Amino acid sequence: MSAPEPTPSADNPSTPERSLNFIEQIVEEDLRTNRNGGLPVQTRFPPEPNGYLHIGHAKSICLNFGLAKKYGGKCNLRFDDTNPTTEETEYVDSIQEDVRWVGFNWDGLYYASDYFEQLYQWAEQLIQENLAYVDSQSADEMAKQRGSATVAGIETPFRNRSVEENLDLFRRMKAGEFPDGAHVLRAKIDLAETHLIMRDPVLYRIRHAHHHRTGDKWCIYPMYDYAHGQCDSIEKVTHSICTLEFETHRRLYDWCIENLRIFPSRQYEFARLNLTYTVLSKRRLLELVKGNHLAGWDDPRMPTLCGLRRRGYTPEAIRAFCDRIGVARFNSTIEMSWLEDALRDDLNKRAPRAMAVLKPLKVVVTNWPAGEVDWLDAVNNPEDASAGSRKVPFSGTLYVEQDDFMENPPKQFFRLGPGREVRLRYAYLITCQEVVKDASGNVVELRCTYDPASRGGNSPDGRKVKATLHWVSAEHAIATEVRLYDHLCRQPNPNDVPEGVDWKTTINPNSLEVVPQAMLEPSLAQAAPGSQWQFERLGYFCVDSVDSKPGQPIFNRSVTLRDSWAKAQQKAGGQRS
RNA sequence: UACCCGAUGGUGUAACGGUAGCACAACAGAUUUUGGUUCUGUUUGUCCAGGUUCGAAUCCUGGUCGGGUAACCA
Repeated sequence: MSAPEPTPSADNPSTPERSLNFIEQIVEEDLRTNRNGGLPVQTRFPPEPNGYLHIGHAKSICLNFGLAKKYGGKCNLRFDDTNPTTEETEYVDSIQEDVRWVGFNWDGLYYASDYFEQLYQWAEQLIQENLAYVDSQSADEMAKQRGSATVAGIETPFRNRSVEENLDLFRRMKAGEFPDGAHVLRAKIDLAETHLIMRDPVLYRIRHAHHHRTGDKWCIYPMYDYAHGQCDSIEKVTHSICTLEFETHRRLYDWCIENLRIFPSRQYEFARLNLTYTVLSKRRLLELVKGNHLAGWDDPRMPTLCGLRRRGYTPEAIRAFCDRIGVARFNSTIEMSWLEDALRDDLNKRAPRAMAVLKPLKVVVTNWPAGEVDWLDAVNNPEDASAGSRKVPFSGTLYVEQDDFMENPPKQFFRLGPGREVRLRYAYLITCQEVVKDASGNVVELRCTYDPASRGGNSPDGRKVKATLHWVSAEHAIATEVRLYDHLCRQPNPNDVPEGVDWKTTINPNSLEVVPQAMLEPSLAQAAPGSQWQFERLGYFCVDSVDSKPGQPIFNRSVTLRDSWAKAQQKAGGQRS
């Protein structure tokens, strides 16, 4: 066996050697010792089709598919559809779309329900070997008899039914002779087990429910613990990776495989993703959607993959993020800024730049020749010369950002103020000569002069201006809606609420700010739905793919640019509008 | 409480008995027609107490703290 990972040699010292995470170490060790007898690395991503995928799932997707890719193995997409009452094809479809969007293609597409017949046969086998029995008590009674952490469970009176009786009952369960809850199939293990999970766990329950794939063929359905390991085994999954809460289930996972004497898939657990300022549990996400706290699963504030997609996140950013956070068994919480940074990194390289003014302040250029329009060259992406340039119109009436003017600017403020000169990006240097206010004292217009020698933004005599502002020409601007998003929750940990207080009280009431009339440079009129842009000095924005109309794009702010001025302001205790 | 798992700077993550490293953040500087980007530099860490050892983040014992499990959910 050759070493799986080449060490960087002296001639390519730039190759950074990322250390292996603990699962990669296990895989490499297994490969080295040929633990699976020459079988390729086989993983699987096993979502239950009862909700939408979120960024936490992306971690699992990148791990499972990434492992297969890295070690020349395969990764299946397998729907864990053993509970027909909660599962729907709507979710099956969205999950497939999201996995593809993140950037992976599965080798096999399977459903746990594909294996119902085999699972059933194995159940009969366990009965034959006196390793499973039919219990006929209620769920309540069973719960009582399970005992507790400190008290051993007690056996059900049905525990010692004969193999024949168990088989007969189980077959009649399958045949639909009994109503829901009348009987269950249980593993015969040990009621005194310290692992509560091993106290004769339920393997099958009766559910007269329509299944999204098998229809009405079955009225008994296997439990997760009985189905999952065997499905892995059937698919020759070598490394079955799941989250930490399944750790205690591993005993049962192994028990089933050992007693059925089938291919020994092995389970490994890692810590699920936690992110600050949001929630990542299906239950809570469902709560947000059903309670109409947000616009739906794809609301751009949702941490769902479809929400992030609509927000303007790219698959590249998601993958880079997942790569950066690592995989471990420690229960960690990742700062939301990591996700945002991953997006900035990606979009900085490829998002074309444009100018847009969110909160317009009118600027009249008093010495501009009346009626004239100057079409100026603007670079599309300073990070990418191949992106070329475009023309932007300049005229005597412009808009600049309200935040870029202060009547009494402090020393640290470089932008516009009375008597100050600044550069308008790609255009001219202008100097503020006069401030016009309305009756209540609000600044409503700036009257400025421009320097004709500064065309393109050059300083003709080498004089310095401290600020370069974005702007749009008033007569050419397209006015449209821009949606500014902020954290879903106000506090880093939404779970950190006093006893009895609903976590939903931590929802950020200002997570969405709608700007109804932002002014955009005209080239943006034809921006395609879903396309991503950097509005210079503001952030990355994408065209909303749901609400935009041809010629009338609506923009979502994906993430702001880093803003050291705003940060300094906040630190100084001042608020920024 | 019983069982299981975990604990390394602000946040993550390496080091597998031999110099505590990397990334992001923070801070400082340089560059800059985006207060963006880029570049350079700096600060900050092994949960506690014992033990083994020439040597412990690593091994052992005890403790502390955190998480998980106790559904006819997955």
